[in-house]
Amino acid sequence: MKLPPLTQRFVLHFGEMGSRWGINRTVGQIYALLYVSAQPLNADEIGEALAFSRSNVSMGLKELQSWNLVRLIHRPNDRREYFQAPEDVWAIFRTLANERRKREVDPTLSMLREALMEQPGTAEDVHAQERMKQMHQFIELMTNWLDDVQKMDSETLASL
Amino acid sequence: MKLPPLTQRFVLHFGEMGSRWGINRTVGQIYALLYVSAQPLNADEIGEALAFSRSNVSMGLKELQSWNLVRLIHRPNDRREYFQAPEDVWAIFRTLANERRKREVDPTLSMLREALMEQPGTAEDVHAQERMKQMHQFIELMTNWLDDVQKMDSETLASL
DNA sequence: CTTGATTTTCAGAAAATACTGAAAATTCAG
DNA sequence: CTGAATTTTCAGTATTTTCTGAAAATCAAG
Repeated sequence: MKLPPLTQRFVLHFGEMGSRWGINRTVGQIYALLYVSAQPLNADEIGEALAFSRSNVSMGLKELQSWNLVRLIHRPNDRREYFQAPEDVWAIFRTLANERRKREVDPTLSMLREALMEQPGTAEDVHAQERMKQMHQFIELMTNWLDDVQKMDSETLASL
Repeated sequence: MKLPPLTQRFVLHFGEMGSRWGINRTVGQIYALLYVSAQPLNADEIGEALAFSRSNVSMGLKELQSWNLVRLIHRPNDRREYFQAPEDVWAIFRTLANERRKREVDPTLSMLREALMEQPGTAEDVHAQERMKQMHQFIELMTNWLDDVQKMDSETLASL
């Protein structure tokens, strides 16, 4: 990895952070690199910069694409694919939030709703259902609120 | 695992979710179980309910304690330790947010601040620093806002 | 088409993480 | 103190996840 020291530290840190948030280190590093990079990068450049095998980069990029986190760019007279991260941090956050919602929050809400439909068998079940109801309400509150916030744009938000 | 089916599903689901958010499956399941349980549970009960070895439960509980997510209870004439999760979902969320802040967000902010102090060596570095500045601002915005929200209590929040 | 450039896939290797049983440590009632 | 009950630690094993190289697939220029 022969990156400027500044970038190097940033990249390593976000790899680390990623892995604490359920995103694999490689993917975190690739994204961090794209985020700070001034130009779009192709897979070989990424692999070289981070010392990952070409196939590892390919998988990481595929993952990032499935999260809608990267934009694909083509250059004239160059068949290779170039990738870049959006400029706007808020946009990145929004994308991430939406994607996690789809993958994790919504299924959780369904599960809870289904559980709440069931006829409780025991006193224990009654209690468990009550807790699930509370959690369901909480998650709905949070997601509704997130929806509202997302309607505002970056400037509006800056004014807290 | 001989739990009521309702609880069983809940527990498995949260084990799964946990592992997508960087919390190990075991820990997620233990917490889910404590969360829906009507009474505090001791380590043996947890181990039996989830079919984990006693030592695995011990480690999971230790982890949960390090996150301040469980309360330790003692019963008269019983030397064993009983554990329970707080009733209030919002309180749980707050604890989790605070702990993650301490462990992940604050170190990230430090790293970014340090990086911003450095003298950029190249044009690339100037750009990278600019992106880091934006990220720093964004994270500060989010955490300040979270601070504000946390000052409100559950009822206030319900009124969005 | 054919060919070379590029990307993707995937089976197996490597690395990281989680889990266990046995032993050690702690706790507390007597 | 002593010793039974309980919890914790930890080295080794098992499992899961990540990463790689080789091969297959895709692509587009000629």
